[in-house]
Amino acid sequence: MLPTFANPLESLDPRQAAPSTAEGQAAYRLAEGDARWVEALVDCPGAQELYTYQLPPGMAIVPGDILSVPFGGRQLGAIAIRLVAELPASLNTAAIRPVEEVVCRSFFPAGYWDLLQRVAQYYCTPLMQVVRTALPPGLLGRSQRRIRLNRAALPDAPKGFHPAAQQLLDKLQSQKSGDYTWQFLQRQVKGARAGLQELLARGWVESYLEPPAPVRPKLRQAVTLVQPDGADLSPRQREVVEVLKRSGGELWLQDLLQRCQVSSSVVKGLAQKGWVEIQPREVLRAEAGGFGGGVGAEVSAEIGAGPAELTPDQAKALAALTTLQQFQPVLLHGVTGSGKTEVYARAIAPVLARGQSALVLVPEIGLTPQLTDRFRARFGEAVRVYHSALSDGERYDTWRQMLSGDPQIVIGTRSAVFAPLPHLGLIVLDEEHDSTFKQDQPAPCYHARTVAYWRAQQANCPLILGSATPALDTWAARASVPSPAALLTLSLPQRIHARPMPPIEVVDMRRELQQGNRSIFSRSLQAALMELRSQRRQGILFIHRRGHSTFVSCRSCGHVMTCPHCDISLTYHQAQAEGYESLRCHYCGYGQTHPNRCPACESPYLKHFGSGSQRVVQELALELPDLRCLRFDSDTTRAKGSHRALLTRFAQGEADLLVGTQMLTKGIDLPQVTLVGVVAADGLLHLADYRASERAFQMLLQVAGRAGRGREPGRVIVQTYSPEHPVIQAVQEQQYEPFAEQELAHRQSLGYPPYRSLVLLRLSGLDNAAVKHTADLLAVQICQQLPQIDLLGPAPAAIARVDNRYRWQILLKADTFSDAEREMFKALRSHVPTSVSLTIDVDPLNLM
DNA sequence: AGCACGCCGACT
DNA sequence: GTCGGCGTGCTC
Repeated sequence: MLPTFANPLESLDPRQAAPSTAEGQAAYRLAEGDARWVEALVDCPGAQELYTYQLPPGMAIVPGDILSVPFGGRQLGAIAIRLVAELPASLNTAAIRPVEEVVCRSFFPAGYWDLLQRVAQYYCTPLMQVVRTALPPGLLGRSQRRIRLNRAALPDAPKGFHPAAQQLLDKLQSQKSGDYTWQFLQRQVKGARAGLQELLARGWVESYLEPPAPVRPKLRQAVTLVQPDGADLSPRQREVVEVLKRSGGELWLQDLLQRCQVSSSVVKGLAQKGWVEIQPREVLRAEAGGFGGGVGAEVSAEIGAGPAELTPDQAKALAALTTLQQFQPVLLHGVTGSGKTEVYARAIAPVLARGQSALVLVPEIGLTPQLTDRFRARFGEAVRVYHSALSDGERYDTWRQMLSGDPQIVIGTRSAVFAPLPHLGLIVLDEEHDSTFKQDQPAPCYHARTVAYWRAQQANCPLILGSATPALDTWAARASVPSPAALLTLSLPQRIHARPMPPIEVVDMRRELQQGNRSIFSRSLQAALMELRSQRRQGILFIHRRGHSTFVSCRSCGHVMTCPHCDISLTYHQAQAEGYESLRCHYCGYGQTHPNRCPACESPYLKHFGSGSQRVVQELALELPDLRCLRFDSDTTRAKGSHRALLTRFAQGEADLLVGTQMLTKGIDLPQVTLVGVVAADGLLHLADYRASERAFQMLLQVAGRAGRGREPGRVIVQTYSPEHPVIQAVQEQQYEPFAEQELAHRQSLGYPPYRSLVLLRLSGLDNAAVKHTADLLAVQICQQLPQIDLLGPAPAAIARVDNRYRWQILLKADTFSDAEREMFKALRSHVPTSVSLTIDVDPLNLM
């Protein structure tokens, strides 16, 4: 079943969509003169097809405009898709309601819809869902029903007959404005509907619709000089004209008045005589602070050093990159510390000079302040940051700014791949192996790397994928023979300043135990940690888990403390100050106090196992009391900006050791770090996932890469109970290629990506039987309709219950999935009852 | 998503 | 008998 529209916005061109002159408007009206209706995509789940609305006389609408339309009892955001002169026979004119208003015009660059369409198609998602992830939030506003007290009609001591009516009254009266959203009241009061009916009947309250308040441009009066000089001007007027001329012929009215110390009547007079024009113009709100603190310079001493001389490898890579003017995917495979960022920056400079823009995608903005700082220092105002932490208004403005077409660099996370840059000259995906580029929570489950590939193709520009440890999918796509669209590989095998890679020492922890060392730190690591202090150097300690220990179990009966809402063991935490012990679920956030006795057998011997970051810090305090530690994990960096604060404190020498989890692997450049320790590599190695080896290898090599980036050489100590594991061997040798080849061969033999494709159907719901039943039903449907697809399952998910929702999944495997097959997956939704939710994850990375 | 209509169990 | 529970369906 194909969508009802083949290519909704073929003609979407901002120049056409935004006729700025009267002639443009006229030409447009002429072309679309017969259109009396507009078909729109309405922002409402369950209503994915197009809806037809009446075009009110005098309202000019162009495909791509954002509209506000009546839908049922409310007003919703919608996107104009096409104008029609004829009404489909199935609709009668009387039933058609008019468009409420045009909220926003020309919001998309040319070709943008093809991209969204492609994403929707490939990821089996309704187009509207993709639009929602791409657009700045709040733009597709919806009206809200609100209830307000009618104080004038209210008796002195109002008594409702209905208990719910009474409760509603109490709620409303408790607030000064006596006004709540209906949604809120419904959640607060049970039987709210009946209660409301009574109150409405008595006239004590009224129900009203608050129209959607979309983010709108901020307008200011701008004054433009039309005629630069002339006679018959008053002295004041002449002064104003002079100031304008000196400022390039344009100023904000407010600024102009202040500079000339005149009243607006002077400028108005000039406008009347036709010397200047006063027009309302959009002013783009400046991005909120937080990046201008200059902290980065402290974090990395090398930023301030100015454009460094390129290494021969960097120069070679750059030379290759600058010759590319067309679509070309490139893998920049550079070891940690080889200066990939410098190559990006130099590749971007000519793009800007040509008047084009560049898009730089990073895994997490908060974790890469250094890249942002560096680009800011180099390119100044042309750098724009686009990510989810911006306020709606800022996102809207940044969006507008991008549409302006001015050459700029947009640095952003996953969703910035949808940044509407009209003249894209280059896309960079830094740390391309990072799995945060894949969205797996709400649909569309897109991978920014895949979408970036399409965008680059469409913009006919190069795409640079940078990594020290490329994703195996990327590695497998390398071209043995160069061809226009095949992946070109450029490598940086050396660190900058010819700094050596740190040697990696693997410590067999079984041996340590045999030799009587029962500490979680090997003697080698202990010695290295002790040296840090005496040699005034810094180290990083990597732990796989946050919290204190991985799980708590009873020594007497073996009972394991588990989350009551999820099938997962609870993690032990200890609040440092009070020594308050708690157990927390890392999936749903559930927390409880640590029981004194085993809930199963009453034994007092409840013990925690494994070592989380919290426990490691405690152990360190016991064993090496002189060492100053900072904990860096999602427990300690939850607050906004605390990543940066912690890193700054560390960089300023407040601590000798940074103890942390995954976050430490992501592009932190701390030149003074000489030692990297991995407490237990084993937690990474034994995950039940076809990508476990790849992930473990990448993570270990990335942390190892944090050592020895400065003048002092580094060293890495990896502790493990399975030193013979192939991943550990490969990490020790620090050779990406042999590992990749071996792992790819393995994948090929098992029929896993990138050799075959996967689609994961994730089902969940409160009623286990209903979820399982639905899963079985879908499996049967697929087997019957698409027998050529390999189907695994249905099976309970690795964690069968999260937040009280039971989870089942079906894994589909095929060489490739056709468009027809994808449509069929989409259609499966009709077999899913409302009590069960289905997520279609195309190319899943997380099979848990 | 809301807000309809429409069908079954505990009250006057 | 009715009120009020919430399960299914539609919104141009």
